[in-house]
Amino acid sequence: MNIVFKALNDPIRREILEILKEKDMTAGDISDRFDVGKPTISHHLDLLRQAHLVSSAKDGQFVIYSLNTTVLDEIMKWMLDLKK
Amino acid sequence: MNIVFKALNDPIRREILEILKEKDMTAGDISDRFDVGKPTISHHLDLLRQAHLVSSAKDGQFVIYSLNTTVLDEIMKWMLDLKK
DNA sequence: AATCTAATTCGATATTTGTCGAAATACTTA
DNA sequence: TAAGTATTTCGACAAATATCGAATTAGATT
Repeated sequence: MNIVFKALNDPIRREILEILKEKDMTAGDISDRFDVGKPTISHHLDLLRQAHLVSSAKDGQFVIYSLNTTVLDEIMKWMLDLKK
Repeated sequence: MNIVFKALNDPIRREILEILKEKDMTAGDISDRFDVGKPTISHHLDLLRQAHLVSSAKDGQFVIYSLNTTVLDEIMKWMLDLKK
């Protein structure tokens, strides 16, 4: 759970998730949406993947990233329990 | 929202929330539950308060902290929207 | 094979963060 | 008022983090 909170604790990473909600995208297309360099976005994507918030699939020379929201269930469960 | 994710991104701070779920507690009593120094816990409590995840009330020489879960609604809403 | 494009890894750096002990503040009690 | 208790603030430091440009890897195209 630690790594999920860590992954969510960055505005760029959260925005990446919002972008991926609309459609799967390549690393380059994601990078184009931000004002930071590609290596930085690559690093953010790596953290999101470690947290299982995104998955990646190679397609030729591209890498396509997809949103994965199942880990959010655990987080929401924790939050709901706090409200009980 | 940024500051809430930041506040939640620490195991000690999350455990403080879980402890406060059971009952309101003084800073000292909270501190006794952890292996880090009082100044450190005071700092964690300050971050939690900045995020409005806890509130504090002075009672004589004590400061009593209480859990406040309303800000979690916003977070959960954001997560649910990501799942739609 | 040589070149081009996409993406990641590497090495470095500035900033943020968690932690501590000591000092300061606020309140209580003898 | 002096001493004791609770809590926070201060100053410092080590570790973690976000970022960058350059180099590298992998695949496509000519």
